[in-house]
Amino acid sequence: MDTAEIARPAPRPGLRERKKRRTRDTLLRTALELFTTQGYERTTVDEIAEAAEVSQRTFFRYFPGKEEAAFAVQALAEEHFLAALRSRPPHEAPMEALRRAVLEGWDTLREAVESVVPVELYLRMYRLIESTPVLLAAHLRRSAEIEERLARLLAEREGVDVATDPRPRLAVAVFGGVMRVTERQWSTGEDFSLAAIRTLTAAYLDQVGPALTGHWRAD
Amino acid sequence: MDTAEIARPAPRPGLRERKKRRTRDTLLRTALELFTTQGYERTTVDEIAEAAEVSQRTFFRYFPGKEEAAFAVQALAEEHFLAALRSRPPHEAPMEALRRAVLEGWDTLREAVESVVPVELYLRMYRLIESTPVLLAAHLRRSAEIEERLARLLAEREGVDVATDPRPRLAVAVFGGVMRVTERQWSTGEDFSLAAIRTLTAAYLDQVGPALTGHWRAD
DNA sequence: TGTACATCAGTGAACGCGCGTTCACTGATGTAC
DNA sequence: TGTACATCAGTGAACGCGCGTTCACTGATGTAC
Repeated sequence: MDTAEIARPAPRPGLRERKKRRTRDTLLRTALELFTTQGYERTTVDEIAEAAEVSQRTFFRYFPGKEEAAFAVQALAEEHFLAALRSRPPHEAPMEALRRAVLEGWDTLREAVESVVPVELYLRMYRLIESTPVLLAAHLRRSAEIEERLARLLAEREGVDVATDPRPRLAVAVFGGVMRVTERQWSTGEDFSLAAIRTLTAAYLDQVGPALTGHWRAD
Repeated sequence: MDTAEIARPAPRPGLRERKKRRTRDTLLRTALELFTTQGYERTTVDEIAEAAEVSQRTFFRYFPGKEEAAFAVQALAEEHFLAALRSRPPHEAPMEALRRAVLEGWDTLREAVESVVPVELYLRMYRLIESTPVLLAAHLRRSAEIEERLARLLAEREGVDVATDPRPRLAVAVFGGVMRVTERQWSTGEDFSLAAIRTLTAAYLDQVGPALTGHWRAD
């Protein structure tokens, strides 16, 4: 991403590379269309391959398994958020940097995603993940991996040692917890737009403080 | 549990019921032994059935699938924690009640678990779950379900509406995040005792406040 | 205490299914001269 | 610009595997009288 913008315009990839890219995009779009239309479990790899007009063997050449196809765009979005965090200025405190990075991430996600699939398809897939137990499970495990990376990033920013100081992992776990409440509310709500999830993110990050202190009735 | 202690001593179950109970316990213990010895994925249902000296068909009569067997004792522990939270006095604020309930839960878990399997086996299985991707994923999804129940419990305690007030879910998400950091640290650490995880729980709950505020270097 | 019947845990064997792998092969694209 | 060779994406078909299901059946336990 950075490299593409800063360096000389990348030499146009050869015909072979462009064909590969096209095959992959087709496979991915086809997979997500089928998943979101018929459900993840009711879609077989053979079906995806057939709809994309390649052999089943070719599907496995591009994705190690069915699950990886389901999460390919999520993986793109995750890198997008990580990149956003990396570019936060160091004077921002950890929680502030996380907050700004994620909001900025949502603001610019459309462009990042649309280089591969329509953003609406991504959002539909996101909801499917939330509502399909086996995908939700995989998503949570993947999120745990991202959180580990985030913790290391923050530790580095702050110059503390992630092996001995629990604060980076704790801060990130709290942040991740709020993100998961956000996802869940968004996916079971009525407004499935990108704007809606961005708004919810900001709202919940604001409420986490009050949620932790004292009794709630008083409010 | 409560019923057993308060009501008349439960009439001794018939021979048929006791036999069922024994079959189930044997199946469970055998499954956990095999899982923790050879790994979850490398243990087949047929193998468990054979080691327990029942037919494969019988295994599925007791557990809907392999995964449910892997989590049966976890499920017991989860109910144990929920019961502990339910018995916290109402004057305790939400986060305080969660904290006390989980610590009390660890303190009394041994007895609860040992009615089914040796606690060491439970702890070995717990570590296996943390280190096996497919089990970790399932564990995280199950934790999300527990958190939903915890949120409803807290909302009820505090007399707020979980549908409109995000604080119960946020508080529980923060708490759950800390629990997951705890599990992870415990399972990758050196002391695999129950005491160790209890100590870590208390320590991390104490550190979560400092982790959320300002920069960390100053510390 | 005994008999007749009902219930239900457990059996054994066969099967369907979809994921992911293996193999030897074809033909398009890329590269060197 | 053309030729020879190398690389590598894609093929097709067959297979192994383990989970979970289905079926008709047996025999132990429970219950009613």
